Amino acid sequence: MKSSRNASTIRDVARLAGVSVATISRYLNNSAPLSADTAERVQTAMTELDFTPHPAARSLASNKTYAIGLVLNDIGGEFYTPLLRGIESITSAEGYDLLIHSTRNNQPAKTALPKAIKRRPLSENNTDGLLIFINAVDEAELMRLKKINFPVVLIHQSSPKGLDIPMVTIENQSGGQQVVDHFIEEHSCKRIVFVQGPPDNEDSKAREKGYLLSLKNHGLPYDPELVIEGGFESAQAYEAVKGLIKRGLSFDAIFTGDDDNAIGVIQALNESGKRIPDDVAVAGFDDSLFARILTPPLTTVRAPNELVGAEATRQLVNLIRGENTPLRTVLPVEMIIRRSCGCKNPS
Amino acid sequence: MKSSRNASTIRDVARLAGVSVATISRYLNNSAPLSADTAERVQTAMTELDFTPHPAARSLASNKTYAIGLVLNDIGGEFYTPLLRGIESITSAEGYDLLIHSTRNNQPAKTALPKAIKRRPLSENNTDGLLIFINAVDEAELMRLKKINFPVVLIHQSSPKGLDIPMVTIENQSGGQQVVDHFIEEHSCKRIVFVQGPPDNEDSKAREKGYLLSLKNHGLPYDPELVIEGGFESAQAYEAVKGLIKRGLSFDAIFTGDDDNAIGVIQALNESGKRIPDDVAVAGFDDSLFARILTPPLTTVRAPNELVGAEATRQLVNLIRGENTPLRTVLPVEMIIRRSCGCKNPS
DNA sequence: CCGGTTACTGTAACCGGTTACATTAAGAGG
DNA sequence: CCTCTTAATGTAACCGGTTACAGTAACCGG
Repeated sequence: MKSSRNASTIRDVARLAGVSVATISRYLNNSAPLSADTAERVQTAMTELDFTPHPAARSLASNKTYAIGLVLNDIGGEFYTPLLRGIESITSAEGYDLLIHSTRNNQPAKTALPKAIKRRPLSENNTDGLLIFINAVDEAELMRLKKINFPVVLIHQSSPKGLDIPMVTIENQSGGQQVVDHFIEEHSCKRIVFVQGPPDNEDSKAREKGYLLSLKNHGLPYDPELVIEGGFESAQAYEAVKGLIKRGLSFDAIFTGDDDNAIGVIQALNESGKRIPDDVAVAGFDDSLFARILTPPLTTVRAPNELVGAEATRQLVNLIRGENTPLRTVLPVEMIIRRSCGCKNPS
Repeated sequence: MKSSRNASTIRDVARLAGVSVATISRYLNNSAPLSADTAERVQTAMTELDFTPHPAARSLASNKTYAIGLVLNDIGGEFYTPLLRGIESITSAEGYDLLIHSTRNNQPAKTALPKAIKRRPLSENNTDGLLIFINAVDEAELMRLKKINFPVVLIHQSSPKGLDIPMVTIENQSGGQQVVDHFIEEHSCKRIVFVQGPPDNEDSKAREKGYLLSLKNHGLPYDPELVIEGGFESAQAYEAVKGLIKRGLSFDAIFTGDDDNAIGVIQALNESGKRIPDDVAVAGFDDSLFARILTPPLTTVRAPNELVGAEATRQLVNLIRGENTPLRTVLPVEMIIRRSCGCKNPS
């Protein structure tokens, strides 16, 4: 049944050390100077009793939770694991607990409370700060959090206008631009297709902007017909490329919004008898695990996901401590040259 | 700075509803019958004040945390995302918070407490129960948890002798057996290689057992030279297969302990001029995301990772509620036939 | 009409920490 | 030697819930 917690309390320690509970607390939190002698007696007593402060009591009294919350819309995707890893390493190193909640299941989210009591699973009630992943909470909630001045860092999502919430993302635009630059400068491509992600996806939009910029910089015309929708899903990208070919459009390169798209793109090209990279150069974005084992190995852009998680968490910890952080952090990406773009001797 | 929590408390609600705090608490927890009239006044007052019970206070008074902890040695691998997803969906549906901690970083794990106070990041102090992933905590800690009768469910790991801790895993042995059965019965293989995972990995051992069993059932001899070490890593598997070929051993099929191994295996075979599946049939285990895009597409065994997470969590919730659960749950796997085994028209 | 339930509600102690305030002792300055 | 700080520590209120215990009113069977 209920594991009756009968661990020792701060009062036990105080008694054994022959001091008051306040002294113990001060020792725990370094909140006031203690004489060397007292400190030692306290430490001895704590070790003796194997004392661990009760988090709930600490939290109740100090109005801090020593926890950080991560909110995302869905747990899935390859970027997810390294991201979480980065987050966990910092929370853990900084002595915070990490709480995770997915907002995907719109299920009424039965709470521990029987009645219909509104309860936000992760909020100022049970965390000291929130990491919010793209599209995980709506703008109204962001406003509410901002209004009560609760520490929040957004990941891969810009702050809504006027809210000025710090955010961390990657160099999507520059990454996209590099890829297209490479197509044009190294492989003399002229008609380059861009495969978009989901319509509302900020990452995809920024990559597209890089695509457009590169075209412009090189004096190449922008043909809207060459921009198709892949939704970051291989099946959709497959269909989109098929359609492109059916409509008889000519092109000599495809920059897919992400690596998943690339799978569908490659399949569609293969089935249509187009050789990669000889007839069509291909490049993706993300450097997913499978990028190197595709045939041909995929040229792509590596996103530093673990770093994103770590950096966002670091910033959140700063906010919690009352320090300042930059409003916008954009982490660098790295282009990974393999064979799908036509390069001969990739590293 | 510190977001001063000035939300309303149970006493505010009591005052507004004209009842005592005990009544509010009873309403919250359904712990005693209330008159319809009172219940309504309480509900109205709570809505009016936008009342949310303070988790820490609740936790301190009731000696429950309403949180479940997940402990793993490292955050990584493909199985991880679906597993976590399964876990999160149940914790969330049951009204629990989900806490995550990785034991990888042996760093001294600086705590919120300045002094050297032993603090287990996830324990009976801040959770109501623990999900422990393979090799995440040592046996001593498991014993300690068992001794205080703390709810624990192990994932992909058997309970140490005598402790009788419930565990959830998948049909590794039967999965392995099915693969080898298939090699022998459908493709008339006679000399089948098994590529092991890490030496202490329980999953790998069970798969190997299935391999041995199938050989035996079909009257095929067991040749220890055909069992090599891949460590669940493609590079190591690559080397191991190379070594096999160099030593001049003959074989007509390879069952790789997992899909990662399969990548290295395929590469080694390709480089040695062996055709897949004509010269050597190949099959993996896991049905990783990339299995279908390997060349040829990989025959493998699908592990129901999300289900494992969900089922383990369900059992943990049962334990927390004081109910019983089976000591050993083994979830079924499904063999996925693709081309690498030699089948012509896989579904 | 009476003792015994049963339904409902209130009072106040308690969970285990933190911290404002008070107190004492020791050192500093004149 | 006296007053003023400063260091070190104790006392007790407080954080916001839960729940043991007690009390009241209505109900029930005989």
